[in-house]
Amino acid sequence: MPDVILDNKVFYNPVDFALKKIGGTWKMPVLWRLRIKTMRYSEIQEHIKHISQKMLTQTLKQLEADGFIDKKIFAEVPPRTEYSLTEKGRKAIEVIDYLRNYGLNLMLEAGINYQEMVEQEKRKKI
Amino acid sequence: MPDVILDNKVFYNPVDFALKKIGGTWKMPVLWRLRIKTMRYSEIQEHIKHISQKMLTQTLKQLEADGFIDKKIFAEVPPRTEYSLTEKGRKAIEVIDYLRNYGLNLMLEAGINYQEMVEQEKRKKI
DNA sequence: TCCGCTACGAACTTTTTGGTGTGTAAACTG
DNA sequence: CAGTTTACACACCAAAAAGTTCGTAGCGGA
Repeated sequence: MPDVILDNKVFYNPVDFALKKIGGTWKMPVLWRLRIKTMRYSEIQEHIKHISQKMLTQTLKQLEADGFIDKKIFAEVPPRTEYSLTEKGRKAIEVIDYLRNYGLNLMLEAGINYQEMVEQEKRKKI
Repeated sequence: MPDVILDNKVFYNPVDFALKKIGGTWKMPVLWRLRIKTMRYSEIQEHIKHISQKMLTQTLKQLEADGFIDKKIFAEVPPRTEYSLTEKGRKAIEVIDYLRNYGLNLMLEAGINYQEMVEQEKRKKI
């Protein structure tokens, strides 16, 4: 299997390539929120707990550069930007959904009922 | 979305969980070779160029601990061990195959014909 | 006029991941 | 009886990824 070099990065295989694009800790979580609706920066930040500003900014920038999301800047004060999925981004959602289901199965095998945990979180807030 | 802690590790979401199990640079390449047949340590090493002994050993150990592969040790000298997929490992192959196809599509969009490159590599060796 | 608001940028530190280089058991070979 | 072979372990090192802290533009409101 040959190595592929693009943008000064080495890719060992197609999976590696895919995960350099949508992998890492934050890209999928961000894409996943945007699957429902367009969101502004601060809105995404509220939805994804733990994410730091730096990571969110970096993630959004890369996803935009790679064509997964669109960015709309409103020339207002205080500033406002809105992010939405592109067609490419919507395709990525299918992959994330697939991986998510696999992950849920693995978690069940390990005795973790994730979806039940999500339900409990919701009830706490009410 | 709640955090899950297992084996002293924090998982933010199901995808994260799945990729902690079969992600990283080498786990999928190793599983992918084993999809065809049982292989011994040195055989895997020859198939996956670039992989170091440490990484191969570590990868195999984790995959075994997580139940993706079986290890058979032959009490011989020099030592011989054989690795094969478990049922869980075979399920992972489906996921890898899915991700692989997605990666191939992304590469095509980026103007890289990976499969053609693989063909060329083969011809070189003949 | 001073403050707050939003969406960042830059510098720095920590954590995680991967790589290198060396050592070892133990039987067989010449 | 020294050399070879295989599948590792261990100690150390480099690079990549992520996290923390601080700073900033510029308008509207008190």
